[in-house]
Amino acid sequence: MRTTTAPSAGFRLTPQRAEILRLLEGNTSHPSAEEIYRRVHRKFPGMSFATVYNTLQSLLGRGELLEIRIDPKRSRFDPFTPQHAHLMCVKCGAIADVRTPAELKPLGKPAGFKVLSCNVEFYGVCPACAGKTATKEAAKWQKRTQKRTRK
Amino acid sequence: MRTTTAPSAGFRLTPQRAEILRLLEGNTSHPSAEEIYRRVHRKFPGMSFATVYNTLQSLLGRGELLEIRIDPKRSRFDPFTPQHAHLMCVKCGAIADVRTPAELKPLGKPAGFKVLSCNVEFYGVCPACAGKTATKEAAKWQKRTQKRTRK
DNA sequence: TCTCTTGACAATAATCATTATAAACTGATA
DNA sequence: TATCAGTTTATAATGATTATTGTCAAGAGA
Repeated sequence: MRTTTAPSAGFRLTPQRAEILRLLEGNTSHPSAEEIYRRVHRKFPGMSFATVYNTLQSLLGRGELLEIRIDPKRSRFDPFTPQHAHLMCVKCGAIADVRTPAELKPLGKPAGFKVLSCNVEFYGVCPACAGKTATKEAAKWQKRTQKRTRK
Repeated sequence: MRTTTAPSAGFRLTPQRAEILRLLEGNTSHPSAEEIYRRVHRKFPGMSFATVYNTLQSLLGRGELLEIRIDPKRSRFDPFTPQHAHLMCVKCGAIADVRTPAELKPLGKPAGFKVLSCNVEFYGVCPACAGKTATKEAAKWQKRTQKRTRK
């Protein structure tokens, strides 16, 4: 996910897809398929769920999108594709991007097992959900998480 | 999961449950609910799927079992409860226990976000699935993974 | 232009893991 | 014996995702 201009080559940029791409562009809220559907559906009321899943599949296949499964309930999607970890609030489901100290290697790995990739997921409670106290941090966090742009 | 003798206190050790516990005891294969059902069902043909899920829920609630979601298709269960990471073969679905160098802390975490837990998952290809070459390691790995006991 | 091919679309239907519901059962205890 | 919590089976429901089908539009040749 870097561009809204046609990726071409077997990928036809239809109006529906353009809208999905626009929604995803720089989006840090890690939306689920359902959230994407809801938002795009407002502009294209005729659009079906299948179109969302198809488009997401296309993007995943082209490496322009990450599917993250930190949320036990459903897949969430992240247009920010460089390797990074995630942190999810177990109360409201908000997900933030985080990093890990260094590249991880498994210890005690069986000989001959070739490691291809690694997922790191943190769970916790975001400021907004930690009682009604930390109101200032909470607001900042919510804005950063529930909203769109990542510069 | 440390014992087959009654955990008591709101946990009734019925024959079905005893059988599930016996199957889980020291099991390193990280079985899914369906696998547990299949195996236990051989001994108790009348047993329903709900009983498996109920029992697993009980054990999870008592902290005697871990639910791991490294497998995108279904939950897998691990009676080895101390903190550790997992490594899954993307081809055959086998899962091994591994460790990570040190305790992880997220970098770039939003202020005020309290971290509660962490999951680390590795994906790769096990020796048995990496071509038909590494036969010796493969056999060892398969025995270690597909079979039961952890001493 | 005409036709062919290739995605894409909407509309369903199908799958599949998991959860929920309801009713019957069991054993311990009052 | 009556009660009661916890368990069980049977069954239905949920909910995310995938598959299927028929239609359509755009570009590539002929």
